[in-house]
Amino acid sequence: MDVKTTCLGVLAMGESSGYEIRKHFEEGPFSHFAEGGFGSIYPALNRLTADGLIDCSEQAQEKRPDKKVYRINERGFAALLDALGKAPAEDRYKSDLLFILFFADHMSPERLEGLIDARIAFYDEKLAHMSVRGADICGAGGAGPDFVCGFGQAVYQTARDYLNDNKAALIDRVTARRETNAAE
Amino acid sequence: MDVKTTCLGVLAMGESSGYEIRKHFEEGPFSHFAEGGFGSIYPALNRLTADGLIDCSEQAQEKRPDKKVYRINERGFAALLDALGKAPAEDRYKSDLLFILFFADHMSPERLEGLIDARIAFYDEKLAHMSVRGADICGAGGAGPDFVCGFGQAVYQTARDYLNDNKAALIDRVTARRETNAAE
DNA sequence: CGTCGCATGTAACCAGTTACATGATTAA
DNA sequence: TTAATCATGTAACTGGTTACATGCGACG
Repeated sequence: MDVKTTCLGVLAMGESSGYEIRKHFEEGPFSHFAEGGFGSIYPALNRLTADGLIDCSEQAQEKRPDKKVYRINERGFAALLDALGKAPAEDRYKSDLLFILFFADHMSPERLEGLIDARIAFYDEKLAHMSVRGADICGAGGAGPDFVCGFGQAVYQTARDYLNDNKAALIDRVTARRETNAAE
Repeated sequence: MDVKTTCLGVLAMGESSGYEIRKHFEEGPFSHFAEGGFGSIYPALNRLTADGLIDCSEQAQEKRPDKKVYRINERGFAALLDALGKAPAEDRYKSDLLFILFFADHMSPERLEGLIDARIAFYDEKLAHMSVRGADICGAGGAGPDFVCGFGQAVYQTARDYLNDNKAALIDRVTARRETNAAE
């Protein structure tokens, strides 16, 4: 799914501006499976407008810059359903942290602890955010959003707990190996 | 982490050819957090060789095409440690399946079931593969590989179970909604 | 006989990232 | 006064994907 389709997806949930779409990508339920910065969202929105899949209305705001509010139309909704009907590409997960942790034996226990603690804190924040927002954003959305949000929550919780439960053992092993090497 | 660094990581585990590196990306423990096809691996390997971070020796094989076996050298190992020392970028997860499932209310129960069942089967395969390989590939590697493989296993198991446990409820809700809509 | 696995590579393409450009308001 | 939030956009870059090119051996 490219940014164009993802934007169509956000707009299918309700009208919004490019700026707001980006917030959906980094905060809302879409953050679990989609991404995109301004540099890809704005051109995508212009393209979708040119293709006649969304409509745009400029809104002047007080004490704020003007904004362009986009709304999906029938053709756009059809295009979204069409994309949804295709076979999904494989999930892709990329993690620098896991790559670094894979080489934990070559790293200081302090760095390992810092890295893992930071990630636990990150997951805690995400989870807290989700339990607060869960009811209004996901719950109101229906079966699909509920299912996806629940999935995200379950996975984040597991990841968080794994890091928390196995941190000490990892650091112990690395520390032990370091002492052995130093004694040689 | 770009493909160059990831290749360096694979080679830090032992010498191998471009072809074998790709297998590590799609099967081994690296598959949980890294990716890359031939089109990016071969140029990366040539680049690393030109930069003097790895050494290459051509090996003629019987009844097989010749292969180029790459070996990381001191400078390469230093470069890897350097990359490992930097602050990791945020994890990125992209999932077409979750995107589609988010719009479950617009899809047929049959399609939902097919999609979810296929993904459960995919996770089952991954998990089976990991429990078999776990001992030799990860266990022999030390604390880091163990930790990372355990993480992958925990997350896959949770994802698999979530899909399995919540599939019926999702389909029921979607079916119910469809019937209500049809009655109107 | 077909196609899968082994094995390496290049060239064109493209999607998305980064950096830049602009500018008002508001909270620390 | 500094940074953050709101708000939109462009241009250059770059990294990686896709498709192509080649070829033998094994298995069914």
